[in-house]
Amino acid sequence: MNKPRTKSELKRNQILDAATVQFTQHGYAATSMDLIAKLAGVSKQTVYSHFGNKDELFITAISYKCELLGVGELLPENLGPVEPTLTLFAQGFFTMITSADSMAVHRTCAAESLAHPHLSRLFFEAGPLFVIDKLANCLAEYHRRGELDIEDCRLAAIQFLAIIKGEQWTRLEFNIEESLSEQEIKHYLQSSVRLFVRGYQSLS
Amino acid sequence: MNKPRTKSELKRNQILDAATVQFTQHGYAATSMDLIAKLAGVSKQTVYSHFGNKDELFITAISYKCELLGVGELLPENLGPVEPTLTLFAQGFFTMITSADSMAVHRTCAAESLAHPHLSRLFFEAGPLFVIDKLANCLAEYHRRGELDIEDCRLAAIQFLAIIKGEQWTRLEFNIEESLSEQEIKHYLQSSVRLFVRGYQSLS
DNA sequence: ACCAAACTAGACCGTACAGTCCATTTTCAT
DNA sequence: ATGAAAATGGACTGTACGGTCTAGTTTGGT
Repeated sequence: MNKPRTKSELKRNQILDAATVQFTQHGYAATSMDLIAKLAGVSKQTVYSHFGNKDELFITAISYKCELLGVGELLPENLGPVEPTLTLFAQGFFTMITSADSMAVHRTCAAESLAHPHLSRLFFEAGPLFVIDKLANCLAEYHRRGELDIEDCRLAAIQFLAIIKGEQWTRLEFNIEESLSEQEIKHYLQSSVRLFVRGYQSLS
Repeated sequence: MNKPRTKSELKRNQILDAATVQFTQHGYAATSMDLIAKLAGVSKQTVYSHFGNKDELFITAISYKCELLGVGELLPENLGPVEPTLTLFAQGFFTMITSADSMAVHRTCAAESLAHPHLSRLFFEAGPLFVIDKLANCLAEYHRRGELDIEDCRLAAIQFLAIIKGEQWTRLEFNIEESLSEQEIKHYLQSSVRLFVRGYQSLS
């Protein structure tokens, strides 16, 4: 959160916070401007003077949240041996995408993708596309070293990330009660890294 | 569509059809009962006498659509050689899950998964879970034949299906304009099957 | 101290929608 | 043919919401 210099900026942040929570928790339609104002401890008019209308507030709030969710430093600068490195990355990536916040934003963006295509694109680029590129670069390095035999690194990155999401993510997406245990997930991730490495190992 | 014996059943079907289209196309909140009645060519009261309220109609409509989307016969009874068989299956599966209908239902169920957990579970079981089991059985057969070396077939099935979804599905989920070409998709699917087979090939 | 900008509370408008009511007409089994 | 069941359409209720307006208060720079 940025330093609010003036009281006005403080209010703005309060509004943004409340809006972010409500929009991601309950979606666009089910969130009312009255409630946001109330939760922000602010008058409705103030909301409208900071953000012209519901749409604008929605887009600002979700964009803001997308920034916060930035994948950041999931991959080390200096890459270690393939399998342990990818396993660690897989665990970090999985934890990130299955976090309550990440799921909430994903859900909201996907739900509004028809009404707010600009927004869903924003999420898509800040999330999936960004991490695909990062991983692709990393795989290219392993290819250069001769540790993996990958023809198309971007494609391989997509495959890797897709496997990692696996079933558990879908369970969360659909809000299914029973989910996998820590153990099962760890086992799944390890097994998936092994599949990937075996599938792309150099046959030298 | 079942045979509508009486005029009443016909109306019921018209309502269900209109509701299904609207709910999957525009979501729960953005669909009004008035519009459904109008599109079904039926009075509002008739809608309410067939389905008690909006929720009930929603659940009935989506459940109905889930049935229609049943994966059905994506895998042949008599399994041929591994790679071509899996490739064919991958193409069929991919075509199915990326169809407009399938995407629309998926989107709606996911969006309403908090408000209608029963519904999203229904979709989850009729869709992902169902096809996971089918594929797992198939993989077990290949394992039995010694053509693949798979320890946990269900886990492997999840991995396979996850890879196949890949990036293109996510693009559709977020309604991203640019999507991959037929060629690129075919290449991706083939490459993914190869990765899977190599990762699980018997080392005999 | 002053004043413009920002904030407040709450009334208010128009609209949309879920759901009900009712008087009339249509359907259909006997 | 008849009568009960189902369908019609349109008026109606109540509520919720997005957004505006207003009159008065607080904030903060000079």
